[in-house]
Amino acid sequence: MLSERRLQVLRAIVQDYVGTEEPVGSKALTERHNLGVSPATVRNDMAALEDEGFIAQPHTSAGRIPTDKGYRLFVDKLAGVKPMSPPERRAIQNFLEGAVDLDDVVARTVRLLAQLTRQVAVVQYPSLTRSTVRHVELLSLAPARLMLVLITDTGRVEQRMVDCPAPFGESSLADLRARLNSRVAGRRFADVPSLVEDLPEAFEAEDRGTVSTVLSTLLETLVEENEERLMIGGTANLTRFGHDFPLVIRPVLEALEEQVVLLKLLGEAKDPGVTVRIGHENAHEGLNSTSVVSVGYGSGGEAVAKLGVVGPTRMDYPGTMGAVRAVARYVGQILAES
Amino acid sequence: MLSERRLQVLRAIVQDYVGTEEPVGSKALTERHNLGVSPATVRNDMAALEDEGFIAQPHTSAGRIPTDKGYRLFVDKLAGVKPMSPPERRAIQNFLEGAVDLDDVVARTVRLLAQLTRQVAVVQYPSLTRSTVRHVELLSLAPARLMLVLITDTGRVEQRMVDCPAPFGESSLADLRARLNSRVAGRRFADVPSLVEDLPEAFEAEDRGTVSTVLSTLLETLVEENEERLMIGGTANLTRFGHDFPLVIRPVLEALEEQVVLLKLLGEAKDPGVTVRIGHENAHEGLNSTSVVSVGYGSGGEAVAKLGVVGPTRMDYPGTMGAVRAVARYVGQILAES
DNA sequence: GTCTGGCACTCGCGTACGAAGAGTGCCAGG
DNA sequence: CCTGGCACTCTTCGTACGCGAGTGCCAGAC
Repeated sequence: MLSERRLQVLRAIVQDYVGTEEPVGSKALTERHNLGVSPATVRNDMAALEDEGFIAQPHTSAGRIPTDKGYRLFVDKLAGVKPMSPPERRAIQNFLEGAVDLDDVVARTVRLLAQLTRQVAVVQYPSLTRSTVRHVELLSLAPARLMLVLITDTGRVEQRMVDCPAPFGESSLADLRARLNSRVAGRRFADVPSLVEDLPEAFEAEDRGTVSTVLSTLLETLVEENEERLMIGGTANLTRFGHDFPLVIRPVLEALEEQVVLLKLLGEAKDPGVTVRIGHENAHEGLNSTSVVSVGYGSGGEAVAKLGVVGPTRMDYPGTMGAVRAVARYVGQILAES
Repeated sequence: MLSERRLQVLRAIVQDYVGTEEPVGSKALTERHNLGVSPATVRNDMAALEDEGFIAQPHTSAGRIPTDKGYRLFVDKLAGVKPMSPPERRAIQNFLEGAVDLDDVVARTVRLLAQLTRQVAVVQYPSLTRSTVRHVELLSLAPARLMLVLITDTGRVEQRMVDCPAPFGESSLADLRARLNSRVAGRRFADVPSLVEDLPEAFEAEDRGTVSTVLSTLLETLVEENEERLMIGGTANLTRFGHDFPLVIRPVLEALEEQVVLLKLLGEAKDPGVTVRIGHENAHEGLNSTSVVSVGYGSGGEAVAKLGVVGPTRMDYPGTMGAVRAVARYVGQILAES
C-alpha cells in the first residue's frame, strides 16, 4: 500500500508532466509543489512508485513519466472531474442551440468537443435500436421501386431503396404505410421485429412478397454494425501529440478511419458515467499510446449513443472528463427539445 | 522558348523526384534516362531551367527539385493522363456496385480514391441545385410540426423540421403534398423557387402562413453553402508527406476540416476535365504545399458534384489524374443506375 | 554554335569528441 | 524516517572534420 505522500508525489508527477510534456525530476517537484520534504525523500518515493510500476524513466538519468498504470491510479483515486465554468457552459449551450437538424447537432458537437479539449472528437449518431420510432414512410418511386424512410424521435432519418418482386399498387402502399405506422410509431426500434412479423398475413397473396421485402429491408437497417454512424473531427489536434510524430500519429489516423474500430471502442465503455480507457487498455493496437474519454448521452434517462475524445495518454484528464460530460449533458437536452 | 531536350530534362527531373523524393542531380539523370548527352550538357540545361523558374535547388550544391511552375509545365505539356488498367477498372466497378445507398456510394468512393492514389480523398455529395427532384414528402409529426423530406434523382435525401405558425390539417397537408409534387417532381432543383412561388395563393387564408413557411424552408435548403456536403478520407496518407512533418501537415488537416475551404477549392475548378491546382495556385494558404486534383462527376452529361484528392505537390500526376478520372466515371454510372 | 571532359569549389551530412547539465542511487548522519 | 552530500550515468549540444554529391565554369573538340 502506498502512503499518502507517495500518492501526492504521483499526482504531482502527472500534473507536471501533463503541463510540461517533459520527464519530471525530484528537484523540480519539490520546487513546484510544496510537499514539505526534500528532493532526496521524493527520490525514495519515486523509486518506490517505479517499483510498483506507476512511473518509469525514459532513460537512466532522466526524470520520471507516468505509466498507463500511473494514469489509471490518478484518474481513479487522485483526481476528480473538473466542472466547466458557468461562461463555458453558456457558450456550449448557445453553440449547440443554433443547430437546424440532427446532422447539424452532431457536426456542432464534434467541433465543440474538439475545440474545448483540443483533441480529436468522436460523436456517435443516436443508435436506432435504442431510439423510438417517430414515423415510417413509404414512397413509390417507380412501379416496382419503393423508398423506405425511417424517422426516429431523435431526429435521425434513414432511407433505403426497396426493389419489389412485383408491382405494388398505390392503395396497397397506403394500406401498408398505415398498418406499419399504427404498429410501430412510438415504439422502440428494438421491438420492431416482433411487432411486424405477422404483417404479411394481412395482405393479399400477390402483395405478400413485396410486404416481406419491405419488412426485411426495414429489419436490415436495424442490424448492429449497419445502423451505427459517427462523425469525427479535430484531427488537426493530433499534431500536438509529441515529437516522435509520424510513428505515433499514423496508426491513430488509420484507426480513426475504421469506423468499426471506433464503434467497438465506444461500445466497450459500459459505465453510466464518464469512462476513461488509458493506453494499453484499448484493445486496438494503434491506439496504445492514446487515451479515450467517453460517455453516453441521451434525451432521457437512457443513453442513445456515445461521444468522446481521443488524445495522448498525457492529457488533462480532469478537464477533458469535465468537458466531455458537460457536452454530453447539453446534447441530451437539445435532442430532448427537438 | 525551351528546346525539346530541355523539356525532356524537366520531365525526367519531375519523374525522378516524384519517385525518389530526393533532389536529383545531373549525373543521376543521365544514368537513369538515356538523354544521349553528358552530365555537363544536362547541367547547362538545368541552369537554364532554373533561370526560367521551373526548377530550384534547396541548397547550393544539392540536386534540383521542380517548382510549382515546373510541375505546371509538366502537367500541361509533358505528361498525359495515365489510364487505369483493365483489372483496376474492374475492381473499381465491383467495389462501387456493392453500395446500398447514396451515403454508402460516397463512403466507398472516398475509400477507393484514397486507396488508389494513396492520398487524401474528398468527395462532394451531389449538389441539390444541380439535381432534379424525385419527390417531396411532408409528414405531420405534431399538430403544428412538420417534417419536410427532399429526395433527388441521385438518391440524396435531405430533411428539415418545420414549425408551423398555425395547426395544419391532414387534408391540407395531403393537398399541399400533392400540389408540390405535381409542380416540382422531375424538375431541376434550381427551378424550384420559380415553380412554387405562387403556391400559397391556392390555399385558404388560414393555411397560407404554414404553406409559406414550408416553402421558405424548402428554399433555404437550396441556398448554396447550406446545401453542399462532403466526405473526406485517407488522412492517414498525410503521414507519407515528407520529413518536415508537423509544420506541413497541421495546416492541411485544418484546411480539410473547414468544409467551406474545401468546397471553394473544388468549386474553383471549372474545367470540364480533370483539373489540377498546384501548390501556390491554391488560394488557401495552408494548402500551398499541396496539389489538388479534381473532376466533376454526374449521372448524365452534366456534373452534379466534384471529387478529387489532395496530396503533396510531389505526386504522381498522370497516375493520380487517371485514378480520379476513372473513379468519377464509374461513380457517375452507379448514380445513373440507382 | 553546341557538346564534352576536367577541375576547383561549395555545402550538407554523418561521425567523433568533449563539456555541461540534469537526474539518479546510495549512504551516513541527524 | 528524513536529509544532505557525493559519485555516477546519460542525454544533449556545440564544434570540428572528412566525405561525397553536385555545381559552375572553361577550354577544347566536333
